[in-house]
Amino acid sequence: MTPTPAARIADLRRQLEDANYRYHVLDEPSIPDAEYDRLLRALDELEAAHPELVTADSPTQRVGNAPAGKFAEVRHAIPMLSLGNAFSDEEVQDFVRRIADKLKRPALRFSAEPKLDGLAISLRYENGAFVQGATRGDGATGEDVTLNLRTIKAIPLALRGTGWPAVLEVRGEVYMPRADFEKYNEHARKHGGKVLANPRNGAAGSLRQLDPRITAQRPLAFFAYGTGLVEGGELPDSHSATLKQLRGWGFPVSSLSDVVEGVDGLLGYYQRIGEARDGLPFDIDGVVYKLDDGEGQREMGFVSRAPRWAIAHKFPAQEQMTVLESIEVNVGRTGAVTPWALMQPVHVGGVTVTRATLHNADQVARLDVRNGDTVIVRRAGDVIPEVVGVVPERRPAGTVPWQMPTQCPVCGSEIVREEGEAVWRCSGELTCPAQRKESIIHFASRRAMDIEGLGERFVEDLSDLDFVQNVADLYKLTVDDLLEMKRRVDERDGTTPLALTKSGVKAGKVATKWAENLIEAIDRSRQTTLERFLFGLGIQHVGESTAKALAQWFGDLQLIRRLPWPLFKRVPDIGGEVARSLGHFLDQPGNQQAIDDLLARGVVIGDTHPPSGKLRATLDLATLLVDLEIPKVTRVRAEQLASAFPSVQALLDAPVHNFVTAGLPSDSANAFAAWLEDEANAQLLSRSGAALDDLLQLTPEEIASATGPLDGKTVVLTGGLAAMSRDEAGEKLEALGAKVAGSVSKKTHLVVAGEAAGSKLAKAQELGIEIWDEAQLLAFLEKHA
DNA sequence: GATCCTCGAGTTCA
DNA sequence: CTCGAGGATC
Repeated sequence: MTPTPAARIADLRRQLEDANYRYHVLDEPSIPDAEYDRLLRALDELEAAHPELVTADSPTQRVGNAPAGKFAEVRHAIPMLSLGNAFSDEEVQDFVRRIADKLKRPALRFSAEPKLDGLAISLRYENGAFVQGATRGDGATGEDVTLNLRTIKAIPLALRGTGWPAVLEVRGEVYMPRADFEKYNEHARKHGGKVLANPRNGAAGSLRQLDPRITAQRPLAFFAYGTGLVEGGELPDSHSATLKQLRGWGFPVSSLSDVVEGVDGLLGYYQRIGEARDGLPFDIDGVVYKLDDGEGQREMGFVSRAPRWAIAHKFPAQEQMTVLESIEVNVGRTGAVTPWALMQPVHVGGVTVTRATLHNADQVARLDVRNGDTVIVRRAGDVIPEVVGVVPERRPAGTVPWQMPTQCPVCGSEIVREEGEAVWRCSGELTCPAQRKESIIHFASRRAMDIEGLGERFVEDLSDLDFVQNVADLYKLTVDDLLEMKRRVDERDGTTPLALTKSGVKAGKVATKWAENLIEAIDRSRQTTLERFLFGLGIQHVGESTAKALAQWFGDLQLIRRLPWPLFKRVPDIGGEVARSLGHFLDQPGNQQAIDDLLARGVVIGDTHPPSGKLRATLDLATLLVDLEIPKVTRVRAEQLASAFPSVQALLDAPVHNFVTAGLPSDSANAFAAWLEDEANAQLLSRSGAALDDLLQLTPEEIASATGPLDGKTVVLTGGLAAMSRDEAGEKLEALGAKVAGSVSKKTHLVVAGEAAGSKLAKAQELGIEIWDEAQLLAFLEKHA
């Protein structure tokens, strides 16, 4: 008797799932790939003939074919935590000691496993069926990538065995095995497909494909390493037993997982895995230790967003050797000429590196790197490549030490160095195209005017083709200008313009949309704040925080524009150098013209307000005289002068001997008189006096800004927050009166530590500073909203 | 004048 | 993230 179609379908499915399980979970392939494909085709044909028998968990149903518009957000029922990091044996010892102290148990068992360099995900099973999968996202909310995850054969669509909870969330890592990654790229190179940068990015990029059919072609794999929500059932009360159970239910679990005891066990494991690292079929960046028993885990609990019972022990930053082809230089926004190394491509920590900064001429001299040297490259903080040193034995004969060029490679102006400074600068200022370009990029950047879509590449073209000479020109641009620019860029590069490859009106329309969007983004940026505007101007020494202070103290661009530089020193943290730099900028007619142009072309500063009340308190003649930095006129002398003369005008009119009668010793009096003889100084004093009077005229309607619960407190934010960005949190804290600083010192009153907080948190602990986790911060903000 | 904090500026790759 | 240097403080 022939079996019914339903029975044959069930049989094929069982065979296929079994083959999957043996291949991915047990790592013991049971049937050849060709046989697997044959069974799958047979099943597909049967199901096509009997559509009523198709179920969601059938092996044929892994690849959906309805590309979704975008990913939905998924809120994790239990947040996906991150782990604390250890980089040294000492830190591992500390970790173990903390647990031993708290649990009062000498012998501790740990579950240890390799830390895969992939993408963390969460899989949700209801009644044994895979229903949803999400990326980690920020830990609290991820993206729904269910359709893509279904295409990964290592992820079971239905749980095997019995006894699983009604709801089970499994956490693990999606990764791309090295060999498959190589094979995939080889194929892609031959057939003109997309070549992936490295396995990690390959895995991340594949999961974020909107079309699951593309994901299905990527060689992705999966390892489970933990669980999230569990309802209607129970898991074993130790990590190692849980992993074993997950394996039984059909999840691949790393066979390198092990249970070890005490610090020695952990360090031994670290060593073993470190030695095996290069031979492993996948990339890892360390190992993870977890306290094995559930009771101990619960007792240890969590610190901010990481468990106190687990830690990631990272391998040291990878170093590689390569050959330095040449030392080139870059010209920055301020004219700073920085050397960088152009090297033969080398793989370091997962990416191919060809360039690395050399910081400045002193650094090059310290390292004595020369063209043709074999150098050692490291990725500092696992991101930015740096040259750590040279291999002297490999130096070719006849090399000479590198020297800073004498002329700017872009504009030909002389490159000069200020006495005692480390940086060399191109003296071309705004005549140098490189400086102009960089200043426009800065102006458009997110933290300044935030012109969306106006990135480096664009500004480069706009600037090279002379569509934009300065920041004000951005607000003259039209859609037609942009299209014309694009046309000329295409012509220059010999690329075929998109509009010509397709015929008809439609293609033309598609090709103008970007220009319209960009013009719109430029338009949106017209509405801005004083802080952003000042920062955007790119004045030397005026960064974000100085711009913010200036905005708060003076409140009005027009006021700032006409103040002489000594008055800027009234603002806390602004001294002579910064004040002079700002004054110098405002003294340039070209800069004032550019500001006028910006305002004339519709830039609106929305938050103009009267000067801060704190400013008034510091406005007196004596302070002004000190701020003018007159030789031999100290605080004491300035006060004598201020009490003897009613006004600046009186000072200007007075003969020298009047300074003496005011009580000044003759050398001070003479120095002051000599200083005044310089017309520029006399004018500066006169202008400053007028500005002082001007400010004192202001009605005292503006008192020091309202007080908040954090008035006078210095707060430092570190690590990532789930509910908001660090910037947002900073703004909220500032609104409550706090000063938000960037680094921890003994002046810090409070540190807010988010997830994966690093050295700053450690320093805060060391200094005994109050530390909040995100929950405490949120509660506080809530209370004082 | 020395010392300690902070801020500014530049940086890589996808 | 890192270096250098400006500002505040003693």
